[in-house]
Amino acid sequence: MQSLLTKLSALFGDAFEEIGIGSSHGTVVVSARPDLGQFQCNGALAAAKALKRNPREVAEQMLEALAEREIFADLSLAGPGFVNATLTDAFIGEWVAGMGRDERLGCPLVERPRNVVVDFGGPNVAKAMHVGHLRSSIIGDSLQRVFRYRGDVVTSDVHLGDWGRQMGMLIMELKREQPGLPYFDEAYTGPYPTEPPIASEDLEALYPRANDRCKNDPEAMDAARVATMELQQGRPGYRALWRHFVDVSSATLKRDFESLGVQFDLWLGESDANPRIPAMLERLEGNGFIEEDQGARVIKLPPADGEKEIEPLIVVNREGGVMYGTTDLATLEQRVNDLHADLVLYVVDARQGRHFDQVFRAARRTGIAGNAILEHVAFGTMNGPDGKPFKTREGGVMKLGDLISMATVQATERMSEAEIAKDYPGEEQELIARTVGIAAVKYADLMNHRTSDYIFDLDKFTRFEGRTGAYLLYAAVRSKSILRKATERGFSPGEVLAPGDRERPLLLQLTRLPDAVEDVYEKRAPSFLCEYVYDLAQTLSRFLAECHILSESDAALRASWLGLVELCLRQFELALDLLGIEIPERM
RNA sequence: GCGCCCGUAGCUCAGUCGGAUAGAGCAACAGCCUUCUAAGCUGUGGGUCACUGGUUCGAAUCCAGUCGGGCGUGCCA
Repeated sequence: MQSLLTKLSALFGDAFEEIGIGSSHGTVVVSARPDLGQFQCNGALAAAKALKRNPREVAEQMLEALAEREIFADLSLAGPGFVNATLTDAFIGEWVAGMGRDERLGCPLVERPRNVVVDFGGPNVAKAMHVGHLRSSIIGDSLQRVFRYRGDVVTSDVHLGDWGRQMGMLIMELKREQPGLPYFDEAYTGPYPTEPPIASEDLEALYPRANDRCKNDPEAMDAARVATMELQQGRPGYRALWRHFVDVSSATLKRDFESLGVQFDLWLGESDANPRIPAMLERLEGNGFIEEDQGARVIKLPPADGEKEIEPLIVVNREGGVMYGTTDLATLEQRVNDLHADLVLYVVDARQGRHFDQVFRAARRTGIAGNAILEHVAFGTMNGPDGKPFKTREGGVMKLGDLISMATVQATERMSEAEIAKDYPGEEQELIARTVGIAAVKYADLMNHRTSDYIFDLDKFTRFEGRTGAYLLYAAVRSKSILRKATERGFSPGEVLAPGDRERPLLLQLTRLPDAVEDVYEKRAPSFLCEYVYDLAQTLSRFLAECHILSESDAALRASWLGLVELCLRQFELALDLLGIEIPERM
């Protein structure tokens, strides 16, 4: 099944084609002037401009050539050449009923599935996952769900930051604090302990100390750099210690991702590309792509058509260590060769734009990218209520786990104020509060267009009025509740009938889901689905305020209304699932 | 210096490959619970779309410049 707008656009496109004008002018959109029609087509204006003709004449001709006129209750020309269209209620009813019969609710699959890799630019080992990692997790997760739903073959990779200089910094810091450990003894030949020398919380505390020291002490930084290089080249003690760091850290990260409901197909890291690096560098050297520049080995990036000048990508630094760009190239090589990636999405902070520009150009120039399309799915910064990068009241970064607890606490408070769910068992209340809290945080993040910075204001997100996650869950849960009560009374949902004035807005709203999913897919921006699902919730709430379903005596009408509610619920379930948001049974 | 992003209602933001009267949430004000969850619904007020010029039948949207803000700028990731 195709979307209604696609169908209408094709219809108008054919009419333009019929009169010798490109079908692309047939694009139909939801009307900006609902008083004049439900849909509009502005193609005649653009076409007339290109052809230097009178737009009204073009529009008139096009309308004469239009097929399937019987589905329109009104077709009219307005202003300089706008075409306004209103569908018959019979057609709208039949269309929505058709969506209901479709398992996919009218959302088409892609024609040619692609192999898509989603790179989450994962959190760094040894750093607790904090609110700054929310965006890539939440946006990337929604994107992987949407791409999969459209029929692509998706491989998501958390892609841990487990290989950079921070590892060398940690190794040296631990050496300073516990020099007696065997990992630092080059003469040590025995097996290394299986138990990690450091617990997760200690590791998290170690990193800031290491970071501070290296920032203020160039010698410490040099030592870290050397240690990093030695780690990369395989020094056994460092490798063993590094393994502990990764394992200890991963356990915490896995727990955090699980509580967010985010899953990955691959739990790889930068280190996994390491084995491929020597051969890759050798080949690139052999092909003449690598040059010496101020002691480093670099790939120069001469601008192609329309590109700006950009600095070369450093692949080997003057200590002989590899950089994260090198790692990215090797990782990409693996994704292209082994996963046959057609499209690679890097869901990473916008501030790394220049880095990806360099890596992508290097990958294309050297042929590593093959035919794969590389995209930096950039997102903006999350700021605190003061407009500056988000910090806790104490000035530190807030851990993800603490954030979820706070959201849960606020949800609990709000529920008790409103006397919501007060008769439910305590356990269920807790579960609802947690679900609502996480939904509040996720929706607040996803509803902003990904490229814009946004202000993280937990009080606002958990206020639960207006455009919030809780409002959506509330609407979804209400529809569940109505359907449940209907069943108790022996009523069941029936075929959706042609709408009257009360139902029409809801039916028209329901037709738009496939376009919202398509927008998310094409623009890699979940905010379009957020907007859709909010509009649906609001339209449904209005409908429910006007039409009292269970007290309706006309059985056919009641069944149709229940059919509508059921379809709304299925749309909520699909849309919220694609956003990674869970719906409670009741609340 | 150079590069990227941004400036829309009191606040937070949509809308930007040109289209009709610039939208939403919050906040403010006025209504609606003996009926399926009032975390809801209805209504009112609120705008030099940073500024200046240009292209166009038509500009928040495109182009040039100005002002203001954020971010990034070779050996971290």
